[in-house]
Amino acid sequence: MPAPVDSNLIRLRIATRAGVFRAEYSATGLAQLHFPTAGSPPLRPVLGRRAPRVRPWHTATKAALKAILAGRAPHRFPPLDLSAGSAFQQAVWRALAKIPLGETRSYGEIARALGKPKSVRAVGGACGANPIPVLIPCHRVLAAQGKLGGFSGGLDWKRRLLAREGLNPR
DNA sequence: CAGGATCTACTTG
DNA sequence: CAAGTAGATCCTG
Repeated sequence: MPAPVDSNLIRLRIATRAGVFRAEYSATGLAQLHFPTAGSPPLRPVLGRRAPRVRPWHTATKAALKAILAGRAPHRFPPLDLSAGSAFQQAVWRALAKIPLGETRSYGEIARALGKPKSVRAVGGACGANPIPVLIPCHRVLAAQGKLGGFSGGLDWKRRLLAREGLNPR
């Protein structure tokens, strides 16, 4: 499950052709990224003394997000705050971040890369808990035999993101 | 202690 | 070949 709502997070929106994403920043970087939600949720930007520091991060987030949505590899990333996750989850997320655009790995391969070949199911769980989808490309993780597997943001998004990268899993 | 974004091997039709 | 089943195994709340 995602981290509890931290009132100290600065929430900003990102308008894209695919909808309005929501980014949340902690004191150390981007902590969460949310897919566009169905209705029109309250999107009041919370500005504070940390806003000036967040501004360049947000610029980087917007550019990176839009690049990936367009099927291009981002040049720059904002600092990521993964501290909400357990040690295991952070290890998985770091592994996901290494998958190049246009490539995929299976849950089993990720587990092996972590030196814990038997933690396959747990890897799936950690993927589902990824607080920063798209930038941390959990959509590039497929089940064995190239099957699509699951996706918390909805399988449509997973297919869509992969399609932008030139991939069409079963 | 149950359940999951798995995997492999095996059985069936 | 597709689809279903069972067991193994690990992390999380």
